[in-house]
Amino acid sequence: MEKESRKIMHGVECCDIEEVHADKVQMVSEQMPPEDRLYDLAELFKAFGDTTRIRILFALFEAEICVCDLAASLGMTQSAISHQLRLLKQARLVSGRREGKQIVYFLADDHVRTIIQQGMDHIME
Amino acid sequence: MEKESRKIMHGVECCDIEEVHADKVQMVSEQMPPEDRLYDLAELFKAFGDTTRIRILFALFEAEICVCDLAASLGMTQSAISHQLRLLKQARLVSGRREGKQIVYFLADDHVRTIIQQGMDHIME
DNA sequence: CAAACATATGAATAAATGCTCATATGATAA
DNA sequence: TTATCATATGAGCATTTATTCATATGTTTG
Repeated sequence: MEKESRKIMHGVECCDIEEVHADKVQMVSEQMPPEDRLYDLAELFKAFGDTTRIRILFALFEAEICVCDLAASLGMTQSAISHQLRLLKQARLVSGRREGKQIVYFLADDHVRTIIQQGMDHIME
Repeated sequence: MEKESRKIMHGVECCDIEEVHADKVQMVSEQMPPEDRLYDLAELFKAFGDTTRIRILFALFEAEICVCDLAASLGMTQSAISHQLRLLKQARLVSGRREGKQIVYFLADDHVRTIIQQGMDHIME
């Protein structure tokens, strides 16, 4: 996922109506959340922005599942699943606990279901 | 944003417990939404997965704004904003209407606010 | 009409991403 | 302990992505 350290934007050359709509420009910058919050938000949604990760999350809607069964369920390699689980853990969307030889993954909290449900509502119009 | 036409996965070599947890594997595939729905969902969340687009959405929380004012507000070029607006339109998160020389953008519906609010709740723990 | 303005878009580029392969880590079983 | 199993991870590659620059489209004004 993007590291988002893109070089700071320059060249704010634009049309001449800045003064006309200065009120809006002002209001926007007043209400804009701080940079690190915006960054965290974007990172969170990036975690949902891939079909493999979405499938993993749907799988975990049903049950707690080990890496190996996830790989089998989704028809992908253990390595691919494991890499994606790392990203989902970083976004705190899933957690895992060891059970003997295996590590069982589960949804970290209820926001995951809510966000996906809202997304579903949106694409279903 | 990813075209997501990645070659179909192969090599389902995995551990030997597939049979052990066959019930889970089965349940997962029964409940998994169809491929095109998963794709649309991932594409939707990708649209939220970039700080520039998140900033545009926050800006539009406050008011309907033309491209030029958006560029001024965010300190970015008109071109960069316009490219991102195209993606947001494709995801049906924003719409625009012409008003004289300008095109004024606004949030397409209320899911946008809800989804971002849920995301905020999640990162705020 | 032409000139000026606001927005859109194509090409190019640097950076990020997802998968594969090989290998490492860490737990259990013999 | 050593062997085996389940998971994690680093490197490499092909693809995707966000921005810039230059230019095109479309509207209004003179």
